[in-house]
Amino acid sequence: MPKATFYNLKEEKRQILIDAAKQEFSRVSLYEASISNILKTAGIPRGSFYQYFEDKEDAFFYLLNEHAKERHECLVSNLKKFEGDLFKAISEIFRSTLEHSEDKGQRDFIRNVLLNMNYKIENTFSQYLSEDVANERYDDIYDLVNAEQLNVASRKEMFHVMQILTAVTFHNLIHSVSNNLSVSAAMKKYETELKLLQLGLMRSSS
Amino acid sequence: MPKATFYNLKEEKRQILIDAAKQEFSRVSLYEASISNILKTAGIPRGSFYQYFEDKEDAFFYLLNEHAKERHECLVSNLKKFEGDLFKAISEIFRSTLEHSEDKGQRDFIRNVLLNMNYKIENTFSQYLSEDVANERYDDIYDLVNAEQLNVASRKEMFHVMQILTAVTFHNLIHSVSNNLSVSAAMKKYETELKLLQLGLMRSSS
DNA sequence: CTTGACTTGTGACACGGTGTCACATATAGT
DNA sequence: ACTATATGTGACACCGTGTCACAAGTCAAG
Repeated sequence: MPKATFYNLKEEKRQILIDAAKQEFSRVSLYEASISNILKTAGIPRGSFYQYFEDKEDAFFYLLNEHAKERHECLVSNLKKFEGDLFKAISEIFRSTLEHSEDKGQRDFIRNVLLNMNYKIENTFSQYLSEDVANERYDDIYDLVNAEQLNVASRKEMFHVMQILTAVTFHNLIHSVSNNLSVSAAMKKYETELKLLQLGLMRSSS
Repeated sequence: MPKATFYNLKEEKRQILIDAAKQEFSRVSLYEASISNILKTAGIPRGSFYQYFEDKEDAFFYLLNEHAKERHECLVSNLKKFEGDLFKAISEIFRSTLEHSEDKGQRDFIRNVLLNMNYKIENTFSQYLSEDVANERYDDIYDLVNAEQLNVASRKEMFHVMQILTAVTFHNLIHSVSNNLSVSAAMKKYETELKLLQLGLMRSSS
């Protein structure tokens, strides 16, 4: 987490830092990124950076978390919009993430995040879906989902549904970006797989 | 890919290098690993390393690919053993990977690989399952799978089944390792989700 | 206003890792 | 023995990191 000094910064200066960091993390992945470049872009001395952040990761995960919050809001509002239809809501999130990742500016940041996704990064996104934490946002989602629609008997089972959807959704996002699929090609693949998920991978014994 | 000089090396010396590299990549992730440590352990001079490998990544992916080959053989033999039952076969792979990752030596390498899994690493594992490549191994798998069992009409659709299973399996592996689940707890979660996948996430309209 | 306590800014520096290169050494064919 | 080709070697230049001692601000109490 950023240090207190970071939050004490004047709005304007903080934004300059954020922009500089985002620019560097858009250029390359977290591991290739260099603090030196952020300093150069932001025009601040080396020591200052370490007043605000623990290290490179700290800055990166700050940015990522801000992003994840927005995505979470997006999911909540989609669930409302589609009256609890989890599949429609998540499919919209998928599309908007892909489209989002075509905007200049945002684009390369999300690309780099997806291409270097690991469990720590994924957790930053899906932390609001984990069951154990005393997590208000967890309830946000679960209350909104129309559970009637789902093949689950309990709240606990719904957790597994979320896990599966998370896994497949991220997998598709990453696949789309790393193979430069067009938005429509990506959607087609994703929706095919969602359909399979809904109906089941196994042939119903008839 | 390692350079020709690496393959020309005497068996014994090559093994020393491999062991040293594996040791370093077991200590920390690819990005934290240092070539210097490998040199020290293997007792070779700096210049030599660059005779054999392009860089750190090159050595890492060489090791990983060797590992992936073994896993692939394992999947093939499981498919034969279970007479084409994809779910049983993949579930066995899951278990053996987890158990494998309890052995001393292998253990930390696999742990680090899983904890730092990204699309490039995942592709190293699942390259044999991709549909487009002119890939004998692709056929290996697909011919062995009992498609009758599956809710697919074509070979093309089976690709999506594999994609989903890959996504969910890796997701569970990573989750198990990062949360230090016991093998049995991990199996329980994984099999619950496999069951859900088989039957479908959606309640059959009755 | 000034003194002192605390917070924030600064950049030179030591450290450690990387990849290269000129040179040394080995190997094999003639 | 001679030459060509492959391999071994480690000093070196380069770059990024995180720290630290010191400078500069801020602010409240006397």
